[in-house]
Amino acid sequence: MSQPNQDDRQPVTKSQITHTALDLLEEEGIKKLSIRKIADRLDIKGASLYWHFKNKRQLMEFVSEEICKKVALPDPASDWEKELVKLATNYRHVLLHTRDSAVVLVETPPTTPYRLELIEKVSELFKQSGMEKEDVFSASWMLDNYITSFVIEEYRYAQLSDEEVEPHPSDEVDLPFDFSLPNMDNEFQFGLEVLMAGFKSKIRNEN
Amino acid sequence: MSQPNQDDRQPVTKSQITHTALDLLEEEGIKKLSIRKIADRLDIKGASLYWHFKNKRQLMEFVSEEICKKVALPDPASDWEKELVKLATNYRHVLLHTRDSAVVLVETPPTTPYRLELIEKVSELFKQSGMEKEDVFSASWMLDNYITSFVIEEYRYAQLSDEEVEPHPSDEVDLPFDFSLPNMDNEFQFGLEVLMAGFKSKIRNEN
DNA sequence: AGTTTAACCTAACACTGTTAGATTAAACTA
DNA sequence: TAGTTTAATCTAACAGTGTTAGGTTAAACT
Repeated sequence: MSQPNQDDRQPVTKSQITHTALDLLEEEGIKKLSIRKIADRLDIKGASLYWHFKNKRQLMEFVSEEICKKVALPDPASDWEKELVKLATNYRHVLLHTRDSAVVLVETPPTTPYRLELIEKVSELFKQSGMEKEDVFSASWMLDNYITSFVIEEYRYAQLSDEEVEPHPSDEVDLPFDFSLPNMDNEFQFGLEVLMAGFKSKIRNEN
Repeated sequence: MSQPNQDDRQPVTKSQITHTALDLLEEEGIKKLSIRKIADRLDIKGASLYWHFKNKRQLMEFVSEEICKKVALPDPASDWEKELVKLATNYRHVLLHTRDSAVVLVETPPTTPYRLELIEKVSELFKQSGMEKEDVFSASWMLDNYITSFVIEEYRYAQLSDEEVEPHPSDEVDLPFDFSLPNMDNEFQFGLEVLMAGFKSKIRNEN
């Protein structure tokens, strides 16, 4: 009714497309996020998006960048351990807030500026800890990996409660612990503590 | 030429379909693994697979089981730490051997018997370590998560060397370390050591 | 006034997972 | 042996998917 009539509208921007994709991701999840649906919401046709992005993957790289921008950069002057724990917690909350964002991040290589800056800042914290130079990359990578893969599993767990999961028909194995939903905050905390303790052991031991 | 003629052939089995899917996965990767291609190789039509499996996801659960069967069960009588390290190393090699198998595992919930047994055996090792009962699940989950997500990233790294990865056009960030291919064996070893050190710290501290 | 180019369009290609309903042949049952 | 059931496959179609080629429009530049 009160939308812009027919042909008097502005051309869409990369940024608009990216944010529309992000909205749609939030609303319907990654499996239902298609080029045509993104275009629909922008009142253009799917093929037109290929003028702005060379393919869907590239669009998703921009979406990843937008997700990462919500993660606050750590303070390199503050205590490295506290700062890493704070960052990890914040990172997880950001990923939890936008549906399937962790999957998007994993499927997309870190090539965009803010995302790279985040990596840089994390590794600076590790440097500050006195860790061996060649271990800094490994540790940064490992921490990033822990967070994203944790949140992906966290989402999967939430979905498992919805769908009924029928156990395998043939020989049953009784589970070594109850599979009823664990407290994810505690799980994350446990893993984080394990990692930090492990990192600290690396600082002392080598050399 | 010497294939069975027209209609004198045996009905296919779940196991045949599963192994065909596994072969195809190995040859072309997960993105090109489609119901129709699996059926093609079995000389039947795609729709027929839906008599054997209720959907693709269920078929992939069987494929996951087959992959996991290649991982040797640990010896619960042996030293828990050595046994966990051995299992992790073996696990990784199995995942590396079959293309994209780590992705299949992550996309598929552990419902099949051997896979569950593997989880059980791992958590028995953690129990043997003297770890708190409620941490055994967390630790087992974390270790499994580390291995699969590591191999997924390992594959991505390998692919990045093939495709040329153009850096983002706008403001460049100079990388905090050289992005040239790290030695993945070393990376994995580093992470494993961090994890084991972290786990051991959990045993002492929480008493 | 003529040309270029940014930004869209339509139409199509070659796929995808999945379902409904028909068909064949072998196995049971009367 | 005749009739029925059921396992295993088929064809045809639906409703999507990412992507490309090539045409159109309107604004900007020469």
